[in-house]
Amino acid sequence: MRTSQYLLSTQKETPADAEVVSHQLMLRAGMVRKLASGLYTWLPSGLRVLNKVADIVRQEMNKAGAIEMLMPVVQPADLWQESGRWDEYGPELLRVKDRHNRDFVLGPTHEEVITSLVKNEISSYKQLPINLYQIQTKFRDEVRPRFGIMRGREFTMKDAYSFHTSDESLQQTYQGMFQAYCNIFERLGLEFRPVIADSGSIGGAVSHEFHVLAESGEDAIAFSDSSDYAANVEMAEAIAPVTEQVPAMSVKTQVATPDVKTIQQVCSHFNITADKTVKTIVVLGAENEKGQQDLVALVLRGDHSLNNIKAEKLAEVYAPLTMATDAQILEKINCEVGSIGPIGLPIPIIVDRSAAHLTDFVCGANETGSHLTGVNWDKDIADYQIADIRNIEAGDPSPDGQGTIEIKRGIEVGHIFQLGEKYSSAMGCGVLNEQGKHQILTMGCYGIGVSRIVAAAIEQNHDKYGIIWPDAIAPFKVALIPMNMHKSHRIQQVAESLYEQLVSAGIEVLFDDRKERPGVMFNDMELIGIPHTIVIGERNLDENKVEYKNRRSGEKQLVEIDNVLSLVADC
RNA sequence: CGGUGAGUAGCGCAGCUUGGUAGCGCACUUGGUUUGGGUCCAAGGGGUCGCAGGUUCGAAUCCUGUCUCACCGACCA
Repeated sequence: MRTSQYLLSTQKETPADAEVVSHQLMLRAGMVRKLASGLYTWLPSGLRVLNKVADIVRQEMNKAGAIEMLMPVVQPADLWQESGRWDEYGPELLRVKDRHNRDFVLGPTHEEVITSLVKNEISSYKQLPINLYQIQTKFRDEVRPRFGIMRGREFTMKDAYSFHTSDESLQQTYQGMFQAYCNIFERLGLEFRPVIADSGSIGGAVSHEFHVLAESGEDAIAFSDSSDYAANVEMAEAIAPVTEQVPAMSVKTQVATPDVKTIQQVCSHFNITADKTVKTIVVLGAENEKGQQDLVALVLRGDHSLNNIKAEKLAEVYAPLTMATDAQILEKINCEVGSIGPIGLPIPIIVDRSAAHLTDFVCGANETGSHLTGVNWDKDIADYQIADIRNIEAGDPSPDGQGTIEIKRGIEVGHIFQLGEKYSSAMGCGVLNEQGKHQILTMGCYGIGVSRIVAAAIEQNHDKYGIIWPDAIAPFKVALIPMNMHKSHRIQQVAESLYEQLVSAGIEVLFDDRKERPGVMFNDMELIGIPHTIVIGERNLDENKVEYKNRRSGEKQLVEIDNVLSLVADC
């Protein structure tokens, strides 16, 4: 490809609304342009990268025995009503009507369509297991699209769905996908980690996320420093402290604490650290048979934070997690927020494992402007239960018993689930089994954010000059930069000849044949992130040499013209 | 959904307080100059100042409404 005949669209200045590096560089390098919030046009060089990522995904999926197909973006509402997600899915599901006033949705995912297809097409256990996938545009009307391609509303996703007559078969395919995902991210040249995840609203039991590690990641991941353990902090189990419980020494004492409301204030008032205090959070309880809601108290150590997802899963707690209002608290407990504590509460009390490990701690007295010191479980509070309701933190013991937890940030680029029968039973998707009986199928589902991978790769691979593509997904492998070609026939000849050689060797080369100054060309090629550069200049031509430069290492070397092709081909 | 801020040329911005019909840098066009890391000089083209309404002799500027976009928040006892 010649730059003079290409749409480079590079820019010097960063558009003001680009926040993260990948977004800035994708705009500057001319990969994408924004059309509206969360909607982007892929320009030629961006599309090249996107297609490369998709190709690698496709190859590895095929290798793992999955079969490619393609489903519509627009889906009829009745499928979604059948699965129940028409009501479950919130405003993130974009609903549209056609000219006959029939309801449709823009597919944020394709469980309904595939399940309905398999229900009709597959009728015998002999046809199973089967794993079908597509690489398709998805639409999710995100609350807050941001970070450019990273969290757009329209995006490219690879989604695969497997169908089985037994859990063993599902396990097997799930393992196969787990391995295929590792292969994919390996080939893409990204630093990644599979982590244990929450299965979220899609449902199902077992689930892993694949994260590309990057500072700007939206998810926090808990790692063990001495084992393979890795889990999303949403999920990571916070185990009870492994240290011996300190024997209780004190007797509870009520202390007047006007204007002491936060844990910070409690600490400075009593001159203690937050891990000697307890905070009591009041949330709405689950509805009883009559549909009435009581309140529930969640007790955490002062320095810990509540994990909403864990709390929501408790039978006693209303989901989604909802904080009680000040008025509700005043009515039920007769005390202001800021002085609540577990002693004498008229509502169920759930205590985090770490908080339950404390002795002689400080907490609110359930009397406005008053706290208690020297409080101890069992002695002072009889009726409570213990659960894991906090976020794991750096320095905590790893839940697998090996090592200590470290927290890093990651970008979720893949997610695999064992779905079970959620969709197949709702939609009656089954086959006749060996006994000739109708059997509902069990499902797995496996997603990869193809477009997000492009952004994630940049987050992980860039410097102050621009993008540094891993070879596997670079838009071009080689940049050919002639110096002042318009003034030198010799340079033009060598450049044209090298270009031709590279092209016929099947190497993707971007030949910068613009009448530009060298600095402009260098800067553009570095911004775009082409891994290998060949510079042709008068100086070196006298010795029949050209310069090779590696984008990542910055290493330069002079190479005989005749050796350039093999050097680049071997990279 | 809540909070904050912003919409002026393709991009980055000034002008608005104190109303008088729009400017700078980059990019673009032409000519010259320069040529191993974003040359320099000159001459050009390009904007219904987000949209609608109002005040006024006169509105980018003041008022009202509306749309769009961005950032922050949705962890607090």
